[in-house]
Amino acid sequence: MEFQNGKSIFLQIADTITDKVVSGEFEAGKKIPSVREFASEMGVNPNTIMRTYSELQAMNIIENKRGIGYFVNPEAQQVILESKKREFFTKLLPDLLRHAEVLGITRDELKQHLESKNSKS
Amino acid sequence: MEFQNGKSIFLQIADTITDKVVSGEFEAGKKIPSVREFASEMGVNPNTIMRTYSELQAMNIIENKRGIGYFVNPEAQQVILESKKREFFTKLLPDLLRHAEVLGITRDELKQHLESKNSKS
Amino acid sequence: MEFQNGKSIFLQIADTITDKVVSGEFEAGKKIPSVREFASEMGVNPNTIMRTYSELQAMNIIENKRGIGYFVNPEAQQVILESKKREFFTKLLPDLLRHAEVLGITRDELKQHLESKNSKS
Amino acid sequence: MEFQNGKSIFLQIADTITDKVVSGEFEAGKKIPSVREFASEMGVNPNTIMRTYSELQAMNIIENKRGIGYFVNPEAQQVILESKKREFFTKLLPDLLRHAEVLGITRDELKQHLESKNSKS
DNA sequence: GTGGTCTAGACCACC
DNA sequence: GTGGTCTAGACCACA
Repeated sequence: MEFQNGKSIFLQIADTITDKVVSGEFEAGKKIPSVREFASEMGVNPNTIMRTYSELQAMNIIENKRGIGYFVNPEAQQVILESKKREFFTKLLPDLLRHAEVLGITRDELKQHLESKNSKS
Repeated sequence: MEFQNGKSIFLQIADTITDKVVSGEFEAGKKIPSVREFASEMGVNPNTIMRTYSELQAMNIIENKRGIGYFVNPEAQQVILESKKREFFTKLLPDLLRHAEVLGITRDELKQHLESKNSKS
Repeated sequence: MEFQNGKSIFLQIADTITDKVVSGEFEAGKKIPSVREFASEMGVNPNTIMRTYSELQAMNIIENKRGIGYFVNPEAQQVILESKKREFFTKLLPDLLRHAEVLGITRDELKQHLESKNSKS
Repeated sequence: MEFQNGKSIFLQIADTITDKVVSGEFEAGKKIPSVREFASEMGVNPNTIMRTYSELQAMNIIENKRGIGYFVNPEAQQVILESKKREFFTKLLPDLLRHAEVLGITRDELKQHLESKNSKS
């Protein structure tokens, strides 16, 4: 997998995992790949995956069964969506609006942009 | 000056400078404070300011006159606004829309949000 | 390593690196020495090497993989030769011709000089 | 006057003076502008002109009559041409050829370049 | 006075 | 282990 500079690899991997959980590729209650397996799949040091899993565990998205592996928490989808929505409405969106304001981009211009790309949604 | 961590000091200072240029506090063609002067003003090591100035020079925002100091490039405002707009439309906005899509937030919801905060613009 | 003064150490080191890339000692895609390692090898402060590597990265000659090290960009050789040729034909050569003209050296004299040293090529 | 970065201003001014001497604008034996006068003409600090004049005096191109001013040395033209020719054949030309060789530019290519620009000489 | 470079040494996040 | 940033302090060339 290719990573972008400027954002930690372990966070980028965490994102791909939460995406897989939301999309259903990683199902609630089921085991996710082992640290080593996932590391080789991602072309990354196992320590990095370890860090990712720890982070996700702290967020209640996966849980560890010692000697067996990591499992998707039953409420993982809900947890992820909640935390992401919260971040979206309290950080990303206001941040964007603040930038737009500074640049003199009016909300009408933004709305037009939304409509011009409406074909997808 | 107080700095947030998670972002390099020299970049935060670069931002305050571009802000001053856009706001007109640092006027086009005029000299900005010397490295040492600005360093003491910001409570920071001169090397750090040096780094900031070099970066801004590479972005064509300021230019150096040997032995005299750094001066605001005549087209600095334009350069800054262009680069920020580019970042906005190619990175920030698509990023936001991607997030929204994953979270199942429709463009109509977004538009409503824009209208609800319309009082300011 | 011994350095000449009149030219920054970090630029001299950059030159030795591009030389190694062109000569093939530093192979495309492969890792170059770590900052600390190369610093001690050159008998120089790590910050100085850091500066060199940053400069080379900005010129698309090397690239960074987080936490692992710097690697020679696959097109590094090409990039280096192109930039050097550009400098040659837009700066060095016209400069020389300008000097020659001022000194009253004709192009025929120059051509004779070229032929007299032709044994090597 | 506009100066290029990367070369000291006092050296750039020295070059314009030697050019004027060679071209005859500054005649042998005659007075050249005073430090202050030339400084304001060049839009430069008098110290800088002082440095230039000292340098030129050390090269036997101008000489100082205390309280009166600086005068073009009678043999100035000859001195300048000799020193520039020496520099040309011992430094500039070999330097250029060395670069060309590294870049794989043959002497034949160079000769063609000389001919293509022959219209001027 | 100005910028520019370099060193020594520290601390941090990340792999 | 890797790079990245920052500080403190020094020295230099140049205007």
